[in-house]
Order: sequence, then structure tokens, then C-alpha cells
Amino acid sequence: MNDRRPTLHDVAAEAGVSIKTVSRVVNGSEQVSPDLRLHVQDVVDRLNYVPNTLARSLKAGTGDTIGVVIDTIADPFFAALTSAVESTALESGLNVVFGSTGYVPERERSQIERMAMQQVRGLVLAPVLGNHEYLARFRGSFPIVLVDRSFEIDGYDTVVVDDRGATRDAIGHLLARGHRRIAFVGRDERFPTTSDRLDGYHDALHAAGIPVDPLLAPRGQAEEDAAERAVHDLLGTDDGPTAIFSANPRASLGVVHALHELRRTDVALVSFGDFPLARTLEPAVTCVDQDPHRIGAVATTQLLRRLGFDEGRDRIGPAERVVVPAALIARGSGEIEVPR
Amino acid sequence: MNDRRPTLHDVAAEAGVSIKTVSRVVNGSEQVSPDLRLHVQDVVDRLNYVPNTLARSLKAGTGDTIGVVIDTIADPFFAALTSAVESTALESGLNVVFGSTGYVPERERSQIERMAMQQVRGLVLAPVLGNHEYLARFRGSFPIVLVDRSFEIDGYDTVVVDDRGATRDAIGHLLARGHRRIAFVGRDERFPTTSDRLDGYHDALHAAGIPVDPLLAPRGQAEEDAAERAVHDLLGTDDGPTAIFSANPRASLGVVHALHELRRTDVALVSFGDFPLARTLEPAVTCVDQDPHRIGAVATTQLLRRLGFDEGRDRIGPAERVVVPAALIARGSGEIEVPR
DNA sequence: GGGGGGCTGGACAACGTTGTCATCTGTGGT
DNA sequence: ACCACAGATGACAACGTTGTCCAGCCCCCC
Repeated sequence: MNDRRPTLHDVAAEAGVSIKTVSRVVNGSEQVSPDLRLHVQDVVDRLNYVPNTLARSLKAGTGDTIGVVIDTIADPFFAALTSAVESTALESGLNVVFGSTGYVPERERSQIERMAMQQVRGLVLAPVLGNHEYLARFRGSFPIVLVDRSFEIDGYDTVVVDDRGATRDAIGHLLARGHRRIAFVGRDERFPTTSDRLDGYHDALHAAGIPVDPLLAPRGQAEEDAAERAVHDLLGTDDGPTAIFSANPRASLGVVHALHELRRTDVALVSFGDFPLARTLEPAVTCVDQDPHRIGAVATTQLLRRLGFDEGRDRIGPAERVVVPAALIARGSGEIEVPR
Repeated sequence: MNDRRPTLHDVAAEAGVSIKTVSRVVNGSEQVSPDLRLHVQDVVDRLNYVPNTLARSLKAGTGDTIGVVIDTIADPFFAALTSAVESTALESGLNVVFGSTGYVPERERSQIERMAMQQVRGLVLAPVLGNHEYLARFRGSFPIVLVDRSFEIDGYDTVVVDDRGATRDAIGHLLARGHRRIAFVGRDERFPTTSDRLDGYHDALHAAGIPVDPLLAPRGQAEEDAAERAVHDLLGTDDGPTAIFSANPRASLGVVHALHELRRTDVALVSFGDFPLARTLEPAVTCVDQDPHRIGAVATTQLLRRLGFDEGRDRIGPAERVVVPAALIARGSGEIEVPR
């Protein structure tokens, strides 16, 4: 546990050559004669020499990692996103450090500061709602791509889902089945995404000339248990909804549970975000599939372009905003007609 | 994007002091007079100086990150585990790099090699089945804690669930309800965990004097779709099982789906590993809860001890093996009595 | 046989930081 | 008025690596 790792010096001394020669062998430079190369390689293997990336990066002036800052890796959405970031980054030989914010602005900031200290090459960030002017300090040092949440400050590359449009379509899907009283569950002012989805909900109702009933879109239940209670409340009234739109997959779990408890298979449901077993439930749950894997892959590709990995492309240029499509997966629950 | 980040030199020049003084201010050394400290701090803030961890670590001879190497971060089990590693590591000021193996031995090895190059302080590893002698090279440089999978080579700290014992108990639970034909689904020779669980299954059957029917434990279906097909096959026979034990949560999703399709609410089910909506299904699914969060937390704590963070504790000592308890959560599906 | 050119190998500096040690200033004791 | 001393500040080396530059060496050609 306490052995010092061998360095170029150790290998050089053992092989009887200079450190530069060892460096050349390790880096596959052509400037070394074959037999010497073989000899050095032999010593490298024997001593289990592993290059020190820290020193390398210090010399190079830039690290070999990219950072991912998200709410929590325990959320399947961010896990899938991060997984995609990793595979994409790995293709270019970059490692991934991640940090979670817990959706707390101060933690976001301190995590990003840690990343900066680590000399990350670039950053993929799912921003917490709040003031992000401090980010400007860092963007001079490394590119930042925002994901999932559109962001009040312009000038950053962004990869998002068309929350508003996709929700509008989803609500339209329900309206087409005759629903007029559609609840919006999973609303949480803290998340710009659910706010955008609420906007889409309003869009669709307005377009159909249906007045908005605030009681159908209660506040503050992005999480499973709160959503569950909300559904109990909504369906406990005489004038309850005939359809529910759940604004995020965590909330959907609660919604499904409540509907099940209440034995209400007559209530239509569309979930924003897919979840395990959605296809298994009775009725199977119709979802807007937001494809976190794709978001992560696209964001990382954009980051790599800014880093100049994609040769020939501009590494500087105006910020781009990519909108990843979100498909409606009709499984049954969203196709329930309104009772006559 | 291309501004050079300010260094101690820049700050020193701007403040008209030596780099050492700036270093002292940044590191909160007491050896600086108050007014000078204030002045320097001012310049630090103005220039947005951020210390370079790479250089710091190079000087210190050891990095400030710990590595996590797992199958894939997209698996909820590993996501939860990694999340726990992060929170625990963060308390000691350590960052987390992760790498996924895809359960491919070569990728495991190359990921660990990357980690070594990055001078990770320590490693949490969910090992892929295979020869791990190469690990010995690295353990000289940093401590390694194995998680989830017991491992053929001794000498490493390990944090696992008592797969065999927990499964034995789970099968006992079913036997107590009168079941005699219990299927084992989700078996996969590649995973030592499911092999151990199979052993536990055999243990319980032997203890009850029930002959093992190989047809009830078919091979090769750790994944959702394969498990689904296996259940269809098992229940398609005259002499099918009256209870199913599903050896991992991914398989459980397939099992649940198949049972649902077949409308077999009479078949008892216990799942190794909890999953979302398990409590919602009808009947709700009885699970062995393996608590990945706890595994990650315990593993990281052990790692920190080896690193000497937990002052006063031995940082060297014999390898320890921690067995995290797995509780049976009775929800209904596991309590279905055998039909008379 | 001597000089030039191409190739191989090495010495040295630098990346940004911190540890070691030296220097400098001011204070108090005698 | 001098010395000792403590506290503040700075010069320098070193961590492990790579880029730059230079010194050999061999071979070939004149």
C-alpha cells in the first residue's frame, strides 16, 4: 500500500537509458531504435510502470477529464445521461468525474469549483435554478454545456427536450380522446422543466378553448409520495379530473400507485418520462420518452466539438441550442376515452 | 474559452508579493499579517484564481480522487451504490471518478489502468468474473475495496450482501407457505452473485428434503426479456412451479411482466433486489432488499480507513470482509400460499 | 579518408504548486 | 545600545512529465 509508484526515472535507471528515451517508448514515438525500444518496454512491464496523468496534464496545461454535475446520480434519468456522457467521452480518451448538487445552488457552485480546480477539460451541467452569473468565471477556462434545463442566461450550449411542445402534444393527445378536465401533477416551481411543461399544458388548453382550473394543477409535488397524495386529493372531489398528466417520472410512480389504490382504471394517464414496468401496468402507461441517453450523448458530442476533438469543426462559435425530440409512446393509459 | 487560468505567479505579480505568500493565503496559513492577507485575498478574488489541484497533487504525490469501477452507471443498483460513495467521499474532500466495465474483463482492466494513471487515492471495484491477479500490481499503490461480488482471490477488503444466506431465507419463506416447486429465474453463470444465490436456493431445498429439479432453474436469463421468456416457458408446462424466486431486480421486471401477461396472480414471487413500483403491483412484490446505498457507504468508509482518514485507526491490517444484511420485505407476492 | 546528413539519445527547462530554509523586520530584555 | 528572538516574507528546489535543443553516431558520397 505504501510502495512508491515507479516513475520514468526508475525505469530509466533500471534500463540504463535517459528518462526521455523511456518517455518516447511509452508514448510510442518512432524515434527509438527497435532493440532499445524492446528493452525499455521490458523494464516498463517488469516494474509495472504506469504514466502519471497528473504530471502529464500539468505539463500539457489541461486535464484529461470532463466533469458532469447533476442533481444526483441515483436518479435514473441522470444515471442514463451520465452513462451516455461516459461512453462518448471514453471514445476520445477522456475520463469522467461527476458531482451531485442535490439541487442546492451552493453545492452546485462548490462542485463546479472543485471541477475547475481539477482542471477539467469541459463540463456537462444540469443547472439548479438560480443565479448563474458566477459561471462566467469558468467558461473562460473550459466549455460548459447545459443539459435538461433551459437556462435563463444565454450564451451557453444547451441540450434540452422540448418540454413545452412535447407536453402540448401530450395534452392534445388527451384532448383528442374527449378529456376536458385534465390534471397536471408533479408541478414544482423549483424545476424550470416542470414549469415549461406547465406552460405547454396551458398552451394546449387555451388552444382548445378550455378554461384553466388552478385546482387541477396543484403545487409542489415533484416526488413520489407528494404526487400520490395529490392524486388522492384530486380524485376525492366530485368534480375530479378524467385524465392526469404527470410531469416527471418520479411523480408518475406516485400517481400510478394512487390510481391503483383507488382502483381507478378509468382515469387516463400520460407520464412525462418513461419508467420501468410502465408497459406492464394495467393499463400500460403512455409516456413521453425524453431519452436521457441521447441528451447525454449529444451534449458530450457538442462539448468535444468545442474542445476541437472533431477536427475541422469550429471550436468557437455562437452557443448552440439542441432540442432533442421526445416521442409519445402510446401504451394504453393515454388512450382511455373520456366516460360519456 | 482560451484564456489561460491565472496561477500563483499571476496573483503574486499583481499583488506585488511572492508566490509563496499567495500560496499561504490561499491555504489559510496563519503566517501572514492580516492586512497583507486581505490585500492578497482581494487580488485572488479579482483574478478568479483557482488553485490547480493537478499541481498540488503532483507535489503531494497523491491525487484527491477516488475511483469507482462498476458494470454501468445506468443500472439503478450501481447508481445508488455510486451515489453513496460520492456522498461519503465528499465528506473527506475527495472527488469521484467512475468508469464502467460493461462486465467485460478487458474493459475493467483498462479502466483500472486509467484510474492508476490518474493517481486515484483508492478504488471501489465491482469486479467482473475472471482472473484478477493483475490487480496485485495496483494494490501496492492504492487500496482497493471490492463490492457486491465475492471474489475468488483473497486479500482484498470486501463489502457484500450475504447472497447465499439471504436467498436461503427467501426460499425458506416460500417453503413455509407450502411451496414445493419453486423456480429460480435470473440465473447467469457469469455473475458470481447469482451463482451464490443459486447455492442458497439449493441449500434451502436440501434442508427441506426437496429434490432439485434442474428444469426449474434454467440458465442464462439475467436480463428482463430473457427472464420474461423463461417464465412463459416454466408456466407453459403441466408441472410448472407454484412459486418463483427471481435472482436479480432486472430479471424481476421480466418476471412480473410475464406473470401479468399470463394473468397468474396465484404464483408466488420473491425478488432479490427491490425495484420501483414493487409495492404498487397486484399483488405487491416481496423483495430481498440488498441496499446498494449502504454497500457503497460501508465500502467507502473502509477505503477511507485504509487511507488513514479515520485517525487513530490502523490503516494497514488484514483484509476485512463486511457482510451487509439484506432484509426480506414482505409485501404480498411472497406470502401467497400454495394452492391446495 | 574526410565531411555532410540523417538518425538516435540525452541534458535541460518548464508546467503550478508546496516544503525547506534563509532573510528581513521589529520588539523586548539586559 | 546591543543581542536574541519571534514573526513575517521570500528564494529555491522538487514532484513527474514532455518539448526544445544539442551531441553523438553511423553511413554514404565525394
